Amino acid sequence: MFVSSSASILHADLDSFYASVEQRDNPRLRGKPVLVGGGVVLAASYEAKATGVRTPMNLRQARSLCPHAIVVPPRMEAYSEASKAVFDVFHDTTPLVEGLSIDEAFLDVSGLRRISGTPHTIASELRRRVDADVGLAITVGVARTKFLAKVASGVAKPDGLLVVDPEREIEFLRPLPVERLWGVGPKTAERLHAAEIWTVGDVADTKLELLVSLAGVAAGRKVHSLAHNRDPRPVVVGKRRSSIGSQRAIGRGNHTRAEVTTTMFNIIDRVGHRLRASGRVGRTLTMRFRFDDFARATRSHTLSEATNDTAAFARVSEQLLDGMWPTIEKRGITLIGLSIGSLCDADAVQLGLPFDEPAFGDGTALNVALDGVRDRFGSSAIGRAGDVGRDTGLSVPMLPD
DNA sequence: TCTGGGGTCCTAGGACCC
DNA sequence: TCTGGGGTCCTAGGACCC
Repeated sequence: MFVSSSASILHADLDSFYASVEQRDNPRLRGKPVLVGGGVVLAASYEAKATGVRTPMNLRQARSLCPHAIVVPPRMEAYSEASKAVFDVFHDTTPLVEGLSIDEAFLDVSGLRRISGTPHTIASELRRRVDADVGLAITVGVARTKFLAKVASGVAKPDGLLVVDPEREIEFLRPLPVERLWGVGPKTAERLHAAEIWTVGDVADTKLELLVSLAGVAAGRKVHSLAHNRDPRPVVVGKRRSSIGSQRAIGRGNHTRAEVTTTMFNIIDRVGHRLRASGRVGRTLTMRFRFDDFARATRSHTLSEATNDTAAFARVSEQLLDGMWPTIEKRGITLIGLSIGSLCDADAVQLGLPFDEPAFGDGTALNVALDGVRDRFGSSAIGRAGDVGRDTGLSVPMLPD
């Protein structure tokens, strides 16, 4: 794979996204500490963050830290609309956009030097346009790799732009705390600290075997690579969600079976609706429970056919709930969740084997087709799909691993 | 840090197949 | 006849991310 030698990956990250949208839409909130949330803080403006408020802190605690905070309920439709407008600017900048969440994306601008200028120029223009078109501040980190670009945007926040010079990457990397490495959360950080590993430089000076024993095979290898400034991950376009779910916190106390079932059906309804709205079907139903002591448990069941039928999900979830009920009665339950995984496109399933479709031009249809095949017949079937491609002279790209 | 809601990926054991 | 090796799928749990 070709990896550009210049800093040409952008990590663009909207600042305090939900709170910024609220301040944009309501002038009275500008310059003031704003908290978006219901039970907990979903987002805090920089004025509020300055007092020590963090997400997901409960609102009572946040108010005691920041007594003058203005609390507003979340308006998800407004955020999703703002997000779409920002992603329009991204797509206008380069076709190589990989969305990470509602407020964050990687952009590959390596091929644009002659058309749009240096990555620094492109990033400045991107920031200007997001401000002018959408009215929001966005921070951009620019570097040769995804990891460095992401760290750069974190350092540049708020409303900043930072380019990591390829000559000075090691210098930039080594002093960072291990927590900045992707995949190092509280648990792994604690184990690394116990082995006197505090910085990315320390990780780089540690043998792979020790890192694997501390963090596991995959995570150990990952942090080892990142610490040695090896991050070949390309910006990937067209990733799709692999599961859709919903959950509800239901407070402490004795919940009857009827109450729990009602909540569960509401959740199923939501999830089924979202599946149908996005034209997708799934096979694996996973239920999540959280008990009074905050311990968690999951139960899952895989259907023989992918579906988005609410009644089918309801039957399965009742069975899973049956099995879990004695435990729930004993321990008390505070959260119930449900997600549908192993998703694929509803159309692809209806078509059965969609190889007679000539629409393989941009790769999208092929990927959808492969998703459908993998879903119905397992990954081994992809080899046969490849054979079909060779037989028909269609080009069949390698599946990303 | 006493905890919301949306996700992703990894690990590990058992079932099952060739 | 008493037990190999490779692979996939399913399930449950854990860690992590925004």
